[in-house]
Amino acid sequence: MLSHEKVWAAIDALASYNEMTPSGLAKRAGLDPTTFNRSKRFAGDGRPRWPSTESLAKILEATGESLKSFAGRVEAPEQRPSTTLSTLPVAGFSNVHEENAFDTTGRPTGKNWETIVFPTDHTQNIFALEVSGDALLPLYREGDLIVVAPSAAVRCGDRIVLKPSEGGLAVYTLLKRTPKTLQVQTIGDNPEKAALLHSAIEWTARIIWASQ
Amino acid sequence: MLSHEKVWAAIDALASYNEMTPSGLAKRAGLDPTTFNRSKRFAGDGRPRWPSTESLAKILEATGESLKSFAGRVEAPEQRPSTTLSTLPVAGFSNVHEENAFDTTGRPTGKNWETIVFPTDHTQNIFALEVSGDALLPLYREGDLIVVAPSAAVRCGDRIVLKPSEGGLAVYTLLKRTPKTLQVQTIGDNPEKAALLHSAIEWTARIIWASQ
DNA sequence: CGGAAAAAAGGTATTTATTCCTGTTTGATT
DNA sequence: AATCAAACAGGAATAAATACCTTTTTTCCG
Repeated sequence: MLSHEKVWAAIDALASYNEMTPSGLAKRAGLDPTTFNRSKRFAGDGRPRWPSTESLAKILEATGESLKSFAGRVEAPEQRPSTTLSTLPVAGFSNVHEENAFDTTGRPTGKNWETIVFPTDHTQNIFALEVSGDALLPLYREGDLIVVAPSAAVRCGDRIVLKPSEGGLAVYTLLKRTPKTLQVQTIGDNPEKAALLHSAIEWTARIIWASQ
Repeated sequence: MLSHEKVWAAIDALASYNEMTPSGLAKRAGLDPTTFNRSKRFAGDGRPRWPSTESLAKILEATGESLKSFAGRVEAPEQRPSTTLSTLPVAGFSNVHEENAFDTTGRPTGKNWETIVFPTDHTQNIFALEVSGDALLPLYREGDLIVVAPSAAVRCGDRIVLKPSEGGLAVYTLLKRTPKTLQVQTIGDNPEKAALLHSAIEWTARIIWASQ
């Protein structure tokens, strides 16, 4: 049965299972961080306050949990829910400035990485970066996720994430590849061309998907 | 996943299983008989209206159904397993001008659809559209795929695909939802604002991913 | 241990679901 | 075919959940 107490307990369990607080879970789901505050679970007059079904739908979508699995948390909390969908690493652009965010082959490593639900077969070592700031408008807005595949072939015209030997990650459109340089164009208003020496580039990765 | 459409279908199925109408089920649960009226499933401005979690608790208690069982109604009984490397339907924008490319709920149907490999768990009825022409530059280039989720919640600022009652699909950024209109902005160079009457819109779907 | 950030308490404004109401449609019964 | 009750459409009023906001507490990191 579905009771007020059990549904809130299930929300707490879902948050904990995903290594989040109720506040963090609400944010992940696109809700106000205070939506699931314990102090909001009863109204001022003591009446139980229920989370809305739409809020439940949002947290299930945000964590990749099925309703059946969530129902297991409500009705039989001691039983382990089934595993969630596959995930891939994601970090903010600004969080990967540090040298130890990637290993020498460009794979995400270290503590700056979180995970998001994105069904993937894990054979391409893909990862995602979260856009911060407005530099990449109108193509990528703040909060958008860019999914990149280091192993994917890159052709002229593709959009890429590039790690220079010095400095932070950058996003470009690849114009042309010459023996000594990579000719690229910045993304955003007033795009500028640049020629980057291969020797100044640690790795590049092709952007394959962008969230909207 | 828990979607607006599926939760209402599950309520209808629960009523039918118990040899009741939605009105009868609401009464049995101690709710107003008009609570589950079909005319109340969308607000006047077209926004989906969700039954509350407390109402769900009441109908489950009234019929003796567990949440797990109800979850089975929400997520299809013959549900497909969540696998990687699944596919989703894709068609070119110009190929869906014909009236029979979508059914009345906006789901792809007919012979214009192919499939692409795109990891998805198939519970959101998502599909993809392939961009043709340059109208959506610089955001979407010819050949890009836009993945859309009809069941996903749409918030202001989201990019959407919209099917008007007359004419072909269009892509917009949603600015604001008013009781009579959807205020949108075209995507592409020189974006223009427009206010579309809800009555002139068959369905909208949120764009969730775009290929690069 | 101190400082910064996240989480949470709790209040108010806004948005959204239900209740209440009237009228129409539908289905069952005679 | 007529009648009646149930179901439903749809609008307005009311109740309830979320968003927004400020402040306090807790947690984490250097």
